[in-house]
Amino acid sequence: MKKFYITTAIPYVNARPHIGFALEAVQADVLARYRRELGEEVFFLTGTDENSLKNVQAAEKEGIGPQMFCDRNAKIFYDLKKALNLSFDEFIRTTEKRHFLGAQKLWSACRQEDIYKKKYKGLYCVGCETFYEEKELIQGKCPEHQTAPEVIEEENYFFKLSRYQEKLFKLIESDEYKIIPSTRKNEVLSFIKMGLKDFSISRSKERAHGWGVPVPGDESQIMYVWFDALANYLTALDYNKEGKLYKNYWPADVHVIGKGVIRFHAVYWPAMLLSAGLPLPKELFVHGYITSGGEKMSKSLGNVINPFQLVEKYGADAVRYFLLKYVHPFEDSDFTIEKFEEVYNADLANGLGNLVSRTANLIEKNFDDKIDIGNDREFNLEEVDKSIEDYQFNVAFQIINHSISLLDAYIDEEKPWELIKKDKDQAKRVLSRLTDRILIIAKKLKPFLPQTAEKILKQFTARKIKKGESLFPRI
RNA sequence: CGCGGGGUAGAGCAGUUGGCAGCUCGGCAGGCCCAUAACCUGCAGGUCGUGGGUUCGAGUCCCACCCCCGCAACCA
Repeated sequence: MKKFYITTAIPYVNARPHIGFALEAVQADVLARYRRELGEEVFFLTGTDENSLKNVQAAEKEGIGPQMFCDRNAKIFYDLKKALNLSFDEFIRTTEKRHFLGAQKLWSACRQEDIYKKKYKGLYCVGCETFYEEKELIQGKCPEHQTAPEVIEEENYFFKLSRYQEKLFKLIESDEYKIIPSTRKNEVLSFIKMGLKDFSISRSKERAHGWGVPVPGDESQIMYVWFDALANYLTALDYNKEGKLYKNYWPADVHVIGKGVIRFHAVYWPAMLLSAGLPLPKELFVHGYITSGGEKMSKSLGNVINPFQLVEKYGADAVRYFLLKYVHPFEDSDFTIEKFEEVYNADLANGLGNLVSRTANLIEKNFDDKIDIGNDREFNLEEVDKSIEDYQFNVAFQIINHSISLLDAYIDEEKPWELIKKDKDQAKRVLSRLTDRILIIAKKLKPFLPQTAEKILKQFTARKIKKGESLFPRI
């Protein structure tokens, strides 16, 4: 059986999940559900990145321990599963033991010559607990704390990224490691062409507050968060034991990520894998960002969109619908509640919901016996599959919505409410055809709007078709 | 000379390989009355940021410029 391993990036837990991560999770979910429908053996992974110093700092502010802080916040991310009806098979947290062991194993598996010690000197702000580049400073001072950073020197491990420059270029250019869309691929290629520098992959235990994955064989050092975070794609498969999951699913078929973390996934990650002698993932799908009212979402602007609130008010499928149809799969898109409600009414209530409603009502009122489902060969929505495979979720819905509109026109043309009085057989044929096509639409909707698809399938395959409640009540 | 994205109807957006400019909302005029005041048909509205170029043909490819917005090596 063909396997399909798909992942999302793992978000930091120091902030609540926002609509942007919901987008990523839903996109990945559609791909996972689609593959399952095809009969493939799917493993869909998500999780949380918890070894960041930011978490330690955030925990301190709240006066609780970092582990407790992570436990509490990771749960909120896990709860997206229920809220958005996600179908992930596994949820990895990077504070788990299997992750520590796996990350250390990956470190040790890297070519010895690729990891070396070097003194690092930099401008360090004690308040932020982070290094700054000279040009990031404002008049020589930390932009956050308005204090002059200290020059500190520390010995860290470095990864010989420079060694992989040409190899990476070829792998990406040839699509052996395929980056989608092509604009992102070009971006990465031009970045690689500018020259890759070795990068630091550890920090002192002291500076990390002892939080994170210890470097194997050197207790004084903690792994750089990205080194361990990227390893999650392996460690969640029990890479440390090279267990069944690992053997079955690695390499990943698709990593779904946001544009902000592209370099780590397109450059660092494959280089680390090459160094460790492991197979590379096949595809990297990079989505855009969601702006809120034309601006970047930020706490200070107070325009962060909370997916839980949306789901509570409008339902999981309505949120999924917006993310898939009105967020461009590859580019930044804007979210406003006004637009959300507009498309909810136009497409879900007036479109899909109303079509289902009027059809079911005509059948319920006029036919007690079962409606035969015809064999409609002219009506197939095969282009929808192609769109999913190309990550064009918006196009998939263009096709589906168009078909809904055609069915509405078909009803108006045939006027089944009149036919029932004149020619009941013909009325039945019309409604049978409608039922048939609605069922085909519902099947195509399964990966996108799983709850709605299920409701429609149940409704129209029941012995007695009933109108029932509205799928999407108008707002 | 750092990298990238955008500028398409009143508003918001889509336009994959160059081939009669589309969608949603809004406006106008009809139709229908099965349906969630929903549905269907038609009309009005665009010099596709500006100026050049390639081509039988450019929103789409090339060059220059103007305006907006991200990123710049721990952002989904």
